[in-house]
Amino acid sequence: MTLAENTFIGEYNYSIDSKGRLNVPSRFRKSLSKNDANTFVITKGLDPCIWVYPLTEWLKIENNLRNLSSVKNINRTFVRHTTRYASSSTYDKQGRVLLTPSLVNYAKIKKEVLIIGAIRKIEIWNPDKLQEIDKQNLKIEQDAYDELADKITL
Amino acid sequence: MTLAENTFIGEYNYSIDSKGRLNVPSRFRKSLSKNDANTFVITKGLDPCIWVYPLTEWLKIENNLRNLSSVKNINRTFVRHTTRYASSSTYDKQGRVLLTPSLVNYAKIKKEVLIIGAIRKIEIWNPDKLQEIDKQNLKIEQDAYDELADKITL
DNA sequence: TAAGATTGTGGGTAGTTGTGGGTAAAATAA
DNA sequence: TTATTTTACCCACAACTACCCACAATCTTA
Repeated sequence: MTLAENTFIGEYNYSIDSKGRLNVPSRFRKSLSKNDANTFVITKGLDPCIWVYPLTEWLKIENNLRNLSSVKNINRTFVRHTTRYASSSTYDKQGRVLLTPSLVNYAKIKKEVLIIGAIRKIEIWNPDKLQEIDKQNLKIEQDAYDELADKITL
Repeated sequence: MTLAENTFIGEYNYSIDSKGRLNVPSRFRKSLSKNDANTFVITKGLDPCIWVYPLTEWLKIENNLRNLSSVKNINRTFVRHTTRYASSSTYDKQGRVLLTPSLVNYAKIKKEVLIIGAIRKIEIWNPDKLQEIDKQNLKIEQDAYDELADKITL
């Protein structure tokens, strides 16, 4: 099976070890391009989860940020918010990346995690948290969901 | 490690020692180009924080300033404010730079600092001060923020 | 089916990193 | 010049990180 490069789908139940390391599913690692140099950029998600980008995907974001002039106040705020929680991590010989305690804490992750492929990035969730958030969202945003249906053909 | 040179992301809780020295995170030092010669230019931020540029990035700024005509009043003010607080500092064998008391005072920094990678530069904050400023900014400019977030695909 | 390779998880260890402080060289002031 | 302050280099050490080896469970392949 061959998917496009740096494209992630599927979900995996993995666990974080005592040193804060998380194995990146083998399928995901294989999908990386050569330019990614076995490196991910790990950061805070907009939901209470952790986002993991392949390096080259992150570099696209960096380039957008680089062109925002710091003379504008809102640009400074935006750049700061986007970068401060991010850190790059090359996975070890076993295929694991290191998660920082602050991100683990933000996502309310204990030991068991749900790893989800979200096309351009990977999401790491506390399974219980995701279920909770999912319920809320569908209840609140049914209208917006219907609107999306017009744009995307399933 | 991020592949692009002179690009900074992530945040670090460090402290200033009794001699006014601040360790530059190892990751940031590694990201410097050879031309930077272990040298940073340290100056006042537009927010109440300290900005730290790699030497080569600062030289680009100098070039931009060079092209601002001194006929316009706002240009003179801008150039003056950007340059008067700047000074270069090579880090010592332990990777520390010396912060001047006037800058430390400007940023209301005591001992604990938050070091933030903001792509082209490094920001040094009093953690409490940042939290305060952050709240203000988002309250005032939420719309502008959302607009930016819409343009840059995360 | 059986052998081999791959994968997720655990843990030991050597090297790196952040921080503190002593001391000599350099800069500044008297 | 001499005296005083400032700066940079050196050593030290605890905490952290990256690398290595190990092993059981699963998947692949002949």
